[in-house]
Amino acid sequence: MRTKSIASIEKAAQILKLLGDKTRLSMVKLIENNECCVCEFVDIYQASQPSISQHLRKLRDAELVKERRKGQWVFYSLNKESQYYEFVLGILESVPSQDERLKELEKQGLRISCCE
Amino acid sequence: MRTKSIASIEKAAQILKLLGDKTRLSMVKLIENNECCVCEFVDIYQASQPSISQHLRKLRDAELVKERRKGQWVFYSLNKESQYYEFVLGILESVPSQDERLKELEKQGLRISCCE
DNA sequence: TTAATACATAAGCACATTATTATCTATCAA
DNA sequence: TTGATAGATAATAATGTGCTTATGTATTAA
Repeated sequence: MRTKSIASIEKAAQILKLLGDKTRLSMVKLIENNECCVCEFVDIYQASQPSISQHLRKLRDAELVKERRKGQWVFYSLNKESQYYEFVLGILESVPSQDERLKELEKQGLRISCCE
Repeated sequence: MRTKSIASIEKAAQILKLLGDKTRLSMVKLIENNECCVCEFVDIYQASQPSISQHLRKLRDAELVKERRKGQWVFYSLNKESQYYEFVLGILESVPSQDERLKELEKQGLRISCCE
């Protein structure tokens, strides 16, 4: 179903809570237009790898994001097949772009090293 | 400024976190179109009065809701003057109406007893 | 096959969040 | 004025969340 509407208040609250963390919200905004791998998130947020993995797991458990393995790397992107995709997109509309963070990575030559 | 956009990712996450609680989200949705007093929330959510007051305090601290005292009662409503009002409205669009809960209250005669 | 890299996961700890209990203030009705 | 009702707030207890550390698995490159 292509709709922004969420059937239950509980589910809506659950998704909002997931997005109510600045690291997760920024990650989700980032992969709105970009596929990113875990090591990039680690560099961008100056966070430990397990910390990033745990955030991604929550987003994955809620089926908001999907993963794609490519060799050693696992790339994450927004799950366009999610029944909550439109809802998430609607929220992301109001959230400032995080693409600058990726550009910073590229400047440091850290993007290429990681992605194919 | 009349815009759905939020300047910082941190502020967006903070608001989403506030709405990421089913009681608060339901309350905010309810007062999108209705002015409600604390005792009504207590009845609707079968929660303790302090618990409701504390939820309302968080929403008030973030200036998402405003209060209006009327005699013994304090009525809460969405703060249309908030710079985040449009953002919140955009989210509430996707959230199921909670008006049924108020209708239940009315059926039980609990609404009138409380409101003017 | 072995070592290195990328990532996931489990356990434990620190901190944040939520609810409860107790108490306080404000308003109203007798 | 006194008692009752509505609500706020403080202290505390229970629970949840997010981080770190340690370790496990998968893939690649030597």
